[in-house]
Amino acid sequence: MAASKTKPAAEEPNRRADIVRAAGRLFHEKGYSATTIRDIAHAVGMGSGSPFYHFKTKHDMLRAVVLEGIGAIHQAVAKAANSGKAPRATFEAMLRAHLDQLLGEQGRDFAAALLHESRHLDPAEQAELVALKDRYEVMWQKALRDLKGAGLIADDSHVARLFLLGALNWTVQWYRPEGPRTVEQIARQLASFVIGKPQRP
Amino acid sequence: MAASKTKPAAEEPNRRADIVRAAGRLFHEKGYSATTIRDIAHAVGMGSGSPFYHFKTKHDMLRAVVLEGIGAIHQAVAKAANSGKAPRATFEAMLRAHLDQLLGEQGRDFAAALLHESRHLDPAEQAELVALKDRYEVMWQKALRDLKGAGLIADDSHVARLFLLGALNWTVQWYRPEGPRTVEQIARQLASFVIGKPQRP
DNA sequence: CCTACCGATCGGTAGG
DNA sequence: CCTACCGATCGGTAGG
Repeated sequence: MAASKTKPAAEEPNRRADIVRAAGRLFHEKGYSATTIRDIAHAVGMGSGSPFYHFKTKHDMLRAVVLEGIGAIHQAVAKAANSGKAPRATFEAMLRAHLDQLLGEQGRDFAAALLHESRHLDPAEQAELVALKDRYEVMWQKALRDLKGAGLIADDSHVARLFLLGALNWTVQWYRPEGPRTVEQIARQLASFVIGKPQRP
Repeated sequence: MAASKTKPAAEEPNRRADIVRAAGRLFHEKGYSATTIRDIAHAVGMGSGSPFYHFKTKHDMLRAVVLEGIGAIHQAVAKAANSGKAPRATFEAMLRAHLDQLLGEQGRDFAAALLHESRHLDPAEQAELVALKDRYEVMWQKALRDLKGAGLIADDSHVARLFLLGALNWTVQWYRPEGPRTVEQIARQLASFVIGKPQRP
């Protein structure tokens, strides 16, 4: 019981994780349907049939990618949400955390697959995902309520949250790492867009 | 020359347009890669090889769908932009026009394919599309500049426009026709979100 | 995890 | 615009 299947020794290569990473990148680049098992297999140096040793179907690979995506985003934003700072600083930290996952090298493939390929999951898996997304959005609900309580925004309604998450998630479409703006700057500008200029200028 | 190929008599069915419409719907529902020529052919009551009488490749069908999408949106928003109303009313009318195309029955399949499937175009076609999108965004640039000139918003920067278009385009992900909000209401709420409460409350 | 392979299906073409 | 078909490729399996 010392080294169970769920916690392999750190030095042994985790081929399953390699597959998930490669699948995430390819699903992001070419889309789920246009990515073949052979693409994924060759990306990790396997023969064409070998990924099925780790996953029963291509579908299961998508599921793993998508769950990795929502999990990473949730974790990063939760940490920012619980930092104990004032409402505006907390909000900005949450924006930064979400954008880091969406646009940063670590998470962007998983995040993009989550946002754009999850519709290829079957209904049961979709439902599972919706539940996780709802849990995630609760954190934003609280953040907006706190901003309103501090008099920084006028509207913390459901639709306001959808507009905010839209502006946030749409960055995937136009952000370029080599572009003029850093993730940090985008987070600050979005905070200003939603709240208005910083207090006492 | 009375009835040329580019302007067929109104009563003769336009099979090409039928194909574009069916392709748009299927690309929206299943994605470009997961949609087969046979799907499209059968949706318009043709045999499996017959769409190739109208289009050289599947790729060309996507191009037609995407161009139809950007064309319809541009036309609708341009009309609102040139209505000669005051800045805030013009802005709201533009929001409504954009959302009508994105969420209404007429345009939503084309719009969704434009937003989510155009990456399957090849580089030359992508460039063509980028030019059309740039032309489109100029209208929003002007609208935001006018709002700022009227003192209704503080920020009309490039990134502010991207946030706005993000909130706008993301509606595709959550809007449901049978839901509690009309397109009209969403347009008004987004205007308030960007501008703040209507002047003199 | 590899090699060899299966049945199904794909985009596209030929010949009317 | 249809029918019949082509070569290529797909997800997945068997048997090591």
